[in-house]
Amino acid sequence: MSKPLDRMTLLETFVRISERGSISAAARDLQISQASASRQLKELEERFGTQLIRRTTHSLRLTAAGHDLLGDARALIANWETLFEQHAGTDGEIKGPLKVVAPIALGQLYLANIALEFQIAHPKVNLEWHLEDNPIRFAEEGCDCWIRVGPIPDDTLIVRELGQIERLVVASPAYENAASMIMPEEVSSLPFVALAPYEGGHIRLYSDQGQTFELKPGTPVVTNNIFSVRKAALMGVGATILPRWFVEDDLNQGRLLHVIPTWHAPELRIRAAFLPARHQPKRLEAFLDAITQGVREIPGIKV
Amino acid sequence: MSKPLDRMTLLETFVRISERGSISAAARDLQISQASASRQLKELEERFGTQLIRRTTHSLRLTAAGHDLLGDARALIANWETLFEQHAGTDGEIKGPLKVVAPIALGQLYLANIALEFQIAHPKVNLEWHLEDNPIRFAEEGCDCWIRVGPIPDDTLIVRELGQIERLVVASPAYENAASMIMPEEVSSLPFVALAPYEGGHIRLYSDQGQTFELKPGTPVVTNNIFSVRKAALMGVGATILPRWFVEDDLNQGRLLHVIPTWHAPELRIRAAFLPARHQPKRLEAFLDAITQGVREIPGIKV
DNA sequence: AGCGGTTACGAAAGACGTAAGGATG
DNA sequence: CATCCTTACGTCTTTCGTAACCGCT
Repeated sequence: MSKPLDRMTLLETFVRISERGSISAAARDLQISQASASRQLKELEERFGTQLIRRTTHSLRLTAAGHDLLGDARALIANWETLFEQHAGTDGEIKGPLKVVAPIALGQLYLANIALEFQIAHPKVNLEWHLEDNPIRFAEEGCDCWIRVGPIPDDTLIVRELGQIERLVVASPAYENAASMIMPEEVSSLPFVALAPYEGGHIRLYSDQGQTFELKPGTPVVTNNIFSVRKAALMGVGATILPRWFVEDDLNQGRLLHVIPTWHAPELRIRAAFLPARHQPKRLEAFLDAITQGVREIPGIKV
Repeated sequence: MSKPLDRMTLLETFVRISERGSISAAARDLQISQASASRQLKELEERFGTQLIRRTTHSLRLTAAGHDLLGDARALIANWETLFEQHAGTDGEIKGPLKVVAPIALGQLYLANIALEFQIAHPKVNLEWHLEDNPIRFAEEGCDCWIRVGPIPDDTLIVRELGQIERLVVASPAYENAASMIMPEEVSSLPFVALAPYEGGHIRLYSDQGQTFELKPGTPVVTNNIFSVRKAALMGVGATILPRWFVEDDLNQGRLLHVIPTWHAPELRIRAAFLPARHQPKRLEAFLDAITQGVREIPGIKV
């Protein structure tokens, strides 16, 4: 007499269709006939009174409304799954898919270890490990956890502070006078390699005693790739600012010099973000614990 | 071959049964046969593999599992409703039920105006206005917005700061020397009336210049009721600390004196709390706007 | 006895898959 | 013309209400 057809299922089908870009592919995934998938999408559109996906016979495209819905639908489905995990008399086992997005360099060099050890400790977790420095569309992409250095430009997310990243002024030992530098003014004489998102025209430095100094170096090279910054520094293109975790080895091996060691650039904040909800899935809680713990062991990251 | 019966409906029925304490009453509410309601509850229990409600033929009682589920179920249902409101091609009208819990005294004297004007401005909103000073079980009670002075002891909620409540030392003009008091030491000579949750054995006072003073008065009366504190102060039982909004009239009318006016007790924080979610219902967004705005107009509340 | 919850049964509604039809690259 | 979405149709599942049954107060 009213409206059967599970609402949550309707959303799940819609999400699957959106991400596969095809009704038939989604139907195959969901083990239903392609006619069923088509009908479910239609039904959802009727209930919302809006077209969600524009079909052009051989290609699908989300409408604006569909686009908007996608993130919310994913979040709601995740909420249901968490609720079910929490209340269905399960054995509290940690399992299921977990999509994590992390910064590229830190992800490669340090976080991957943490994440992979986590996966080994919880073999039933299906880890999807994406490295990406740029902002993402968290909910739309079906992400579970986003680790980022710098701001989280999405106010629909919950943000957890993980630590502060110490950053040093470094330069190639080829700069013979660099080793003896003590005051930031002296650094101004060196050419500078800038990492695009963090350093603009001027760079503020802080001393251990809390003094500040505005550095306005020439920047012959600007790049958004931290590996290139390091390479440039190693090759002696100029001085630069890099996180301690990234240059710790270079400093120990003498490939780079820590210039004006009593001064440093502002710390960057590393954070984890995830969807707002009353409870997070167990696998996410566990992963956040592992990351929070693991980050403490990275050189130059303080809580 | 599959399992229809809308999951969300199952939860809705469960919540309705829980709050009515009766399957037949819930069935009436939901316009389904009582047999249906009974079956749906059974179905939900089977899916979760747990008994949620213990039936003793003539009375229902939530099991522990049922109790736990109730809050989460309510939150999930609210999420669905918000999603539907946002994406169903509605006209963006502000309507629907809105349950607000607010502190008793502030709620009576100031917030009621704000809330009632809000309701008049949005007649389709069904406002449920509860005044309660003690902590509540937010989600279990089906609350939408909790306004509280002091901490929000529920870390599953999102908290928004609304302002700081200025508090003054006041006393009856019957204390003839009170009017001339300037330094907190002098106040120690007066008996003190304490408001239970906020003032313990000692009270820290701050001067406008940032000095602090630890007041350790005798407290012949301790009460948890702010109206009684005021009454006691008016009757000359002793000095006390009260929020400016509560005594503004008394001060203007000369019924109370503002003692040592360059000193004050620590501000209390007033906050609004609500369920975590990607989006809040329009009626809640609008209500929060109204409250945030309205609170600014209350004497002695600063952002 | 009366009220409330559960279970059985027949009827009605709805969702599924198959298959045919239509549009596009 | 091959692919993919939509629609029509017949079947089967599922859910509903009615009603009988059972247990408390």
